[in-house]
Parts: sequence; C-alpha cells; structure tokens
Amino acid sequence: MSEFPRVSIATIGQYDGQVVRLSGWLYNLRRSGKIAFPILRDGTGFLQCVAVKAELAQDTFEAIRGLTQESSLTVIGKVRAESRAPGGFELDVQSVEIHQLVAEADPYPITPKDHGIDFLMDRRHLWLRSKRQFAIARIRHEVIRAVRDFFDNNGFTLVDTPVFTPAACEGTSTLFEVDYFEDEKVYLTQSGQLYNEANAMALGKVYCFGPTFRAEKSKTRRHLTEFWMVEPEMAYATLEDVKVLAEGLVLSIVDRVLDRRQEELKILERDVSRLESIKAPFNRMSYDAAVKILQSKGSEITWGTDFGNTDETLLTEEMDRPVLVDKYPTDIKAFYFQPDTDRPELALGVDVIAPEGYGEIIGGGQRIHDLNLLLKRLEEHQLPREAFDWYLDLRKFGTVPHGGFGMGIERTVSWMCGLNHLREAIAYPRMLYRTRP
RNA sequence: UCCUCGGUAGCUCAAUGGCAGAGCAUUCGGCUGUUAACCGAAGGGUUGUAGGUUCGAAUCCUACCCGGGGAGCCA
Repeated sequence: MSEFPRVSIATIGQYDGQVVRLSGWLYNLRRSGKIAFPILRDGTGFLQCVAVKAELAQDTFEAIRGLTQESSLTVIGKVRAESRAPGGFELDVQSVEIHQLVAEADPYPITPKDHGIDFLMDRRHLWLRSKRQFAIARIRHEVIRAVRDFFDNNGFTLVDTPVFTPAACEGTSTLFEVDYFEDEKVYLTQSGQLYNEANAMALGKVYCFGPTFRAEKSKTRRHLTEFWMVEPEMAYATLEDVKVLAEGLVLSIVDRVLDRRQEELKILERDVSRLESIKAPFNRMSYDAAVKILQSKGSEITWGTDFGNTDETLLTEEMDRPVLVDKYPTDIKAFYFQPDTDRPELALGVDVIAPEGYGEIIGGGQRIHDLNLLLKRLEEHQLPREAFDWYLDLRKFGTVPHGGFGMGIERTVSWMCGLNHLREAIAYPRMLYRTRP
C-alpha cells in the first residue's frame, strides 16, 4: 500500500490521473447493488469516492457497502477530474483498509438530517466533524491569522497579559474569583488592557491575544462566559489613531477571509456580497448623532444611556459597512477614558458596530494620561488606589497620550460566517448553562 | 436574576380530554451515477420528574428538573 503517494483532499487535484492513498473518515454513504459512493472527509475537505462492484474484489465491494458513518479508513484509488463533483475531483476506489468500523448497534449519533441545538451541543466533540462546523473552524483560524499578520506587519509586538489578575480592570463587570493564592483574592481576567498600557510604554505598539472571562448572567446569542479577545495598545496615540487602526484591522480580516476562504463561505451559504461591500471608509458618527438617528427611527433611547442590542441593529440596518461611534457620555464608560477637551462630559471612546445585526465587535478609545485626573476618576468610581499603584506609575514616569481597543474574536467570526449564534464560533463554548463537553 | 417558549421512538416533529403517529436513523430485501439518493418490509414508547383534577390525561392544574429565545451587562 505504501508505494502510493499519501494525499490530502485539499490538494488532491495535483494528482489527477494518479493512484493515491487517502486516509480519513466516512462522512456519508450512498449505495445501490452494484455501485457505492462513499464520501470521505480528512480534515482538509470532503471527497466523493466511487466503488464499482464489477471492478473490485467481491470482499472489497462488500466491505465498502457495509461501511458505517464515521468509520475510519484508508482508500487506495485513482484521482479523476469530475465536473459534477463539488471540488472538481473524485476518487475511483481500488482497495480499502478499514481501521475501525463503527458498530451498527451503536451508530454515530449525528446523522446528515436535522438535529436540535441541545442534542448537538451535548455532542459538540462530534459535531465539530460536520461540514458546517469544519467551515467555521477554518474561517476562525483565518480570522486569527489575519489579526496576527495585521499587527505583526504594522510594528506591533505581541506581549501576553496575565489570566490571573488581582483586581478588576473595569469596575462594572462581574469577575470570576479564584480561591487558591494565599492571603489574596485573585480573579480571571476580563481584559488585558491595563497591562497593555504598561507594555505600550515599554514597546510602543503592543497587542495581547487570549481568553477573557465574564461572570455576567448573560443568556443571549451574543454572549459567552469565556471568549477570545485581541487587544492592541499604542503609545503616543489619539482617538483618531485608534479609529484608523480599528478600521484597518477589520478591513484586513474581511479581505483575508474573502481571499482565502471562499469554499468555506459557500458551505455556510454566506451572502458574500455583504462582505464584499465592506470597504473604507467606514461610517463615522458621534454618540450624539447616533442617539438622534435612533430616536428618529423610533428607539426610546435617551441621551446618557448606552445602546441596547436592538439599538445597534437599528443603527446599522441601512448600512453596508460598519460604523464607528465615538465620544460617549463619560458616565457610561470605564474610569480610564480620556475626556474630550471641549466637552469634558464626553469620553474619547469608540465602538465599531458591525452591520447585519452583529453589533459591537470592537470597543476602545484614548486613555487618561494625566496622573491627577486618573486619581480623581479612581475616587469617583470608588476604586481602591492601592490596587492601581503600578498603573498610576505609568502616569508618573514619562506619561504620553495613548489608546487602543479590544476586538471580540467570536463576534467577528460570527459576522464573517453569518452565524446566528456565537456558540458556533468557538469549538467548546462556555455559557451559563453549558460547560460540557 | 427577570420575562417568554419548550421537553412525545436513537433524531426531527405530529397528535388540544377519548386506541401514541409520521419522516429519518437501525435491521432485512431491491436498485450501475447517487448528491440530506430512492423503493418495499420489520423492530422500536414509563409522553422530563413528582403529585393533583377527571369515567378517561401527552393534552388541564401545582411544584420541581433540564433546555431554547430575549432583557439587563458587555466584546
């Protein structure tokens, strides 16, 4: 068997006309008395094989006929261009080696038919094998690669921030307490931002990328308890610099997914034209203007409150690209936002709201660099100064205007894939009532 | 935490107070180009749990368990 080249489905077209060896799992099987069509998947794609009874040893054909879903096998066969096949190629089976035949008495539970979300989530470890989840996983990978490439190519240094943190980065959100360290309460991180600010003063432009934990009793399609976030931070940066960076990042992700993941987008039946229309410049407006637009569209929002999910959808309903909303009331933003020079009641924060109802994918802005103002804010927010001693040092030793943002990976992946729930954008989602598998 | 919807065969669902059903999956048989293949047959049920109303409950009532969607909060 070993003399034939070992190939993967993704690149099988390079072997047209050759006999090759392909290892994978049985995705589905259609058969009649004298011909069978096993569909194999190998983690790089899906391929239909053809087994004709008249051209095979009798036991080989019977073995193929008896294959059960998700049985593992290696097939030797000849690659043939086939215009009717989705990938353009088929494999004419010559022989087969079955590694494990899934028992008929205990068949693979996820059939090609419909299943409910509860059933599928309980079997997430198997659900990942299906075509749709395969496509999402590959797009997520591409999004993350695009993010890393974007920052790496623009002079940013990756500096990872800790997951165990001694205090809240932002006073509002609830934290997961970890009872382990002696004499000290420690929490799981909800943002690497404060550390990013220190790192930016050391390395200029930095980013961190890792998991984030929020102990909010959120129970919606747009929330996870554990999610991944990328957070850049730049020294000598203003709100405008942050906006330019955010726009550039989103554009590079969209371009990359469109460039390299067309096949996956097709599997997901994503309306690609909605992604192709994502071009610079993005829409830009102030919080003031956004509130007026929302009110004119019938929202009951009043100045001084934050947007709800329905407001975000309403605001972007006629837009073909994201919108950057900036200058929010200071009261609804975290303590560290730099106030606007002309109107101190406004914070120099910016959110990027994706179209098609995907909502806020980026939140950030310019940070306070003045020591006295920061001290005042800590007091106003009733935060313990001692916990922020090191953070205050950044304003004592060569402080400069700086800023950055956080982008939610799952929300971005959801948007790229056109998902209607965040839980499919991560392999093992952690939610209020879901911690297994 | 609150609001709301749901739980019936392995899966997806139907049955609205009167014999618990269909499609798919599984098993057996048929079929040489299928694309969630198709055709015929068979097996498969403590209707989430506990209690109540009723001649009679999947169906009505109460409590609990489990899950979906949404609100608030956020990325």
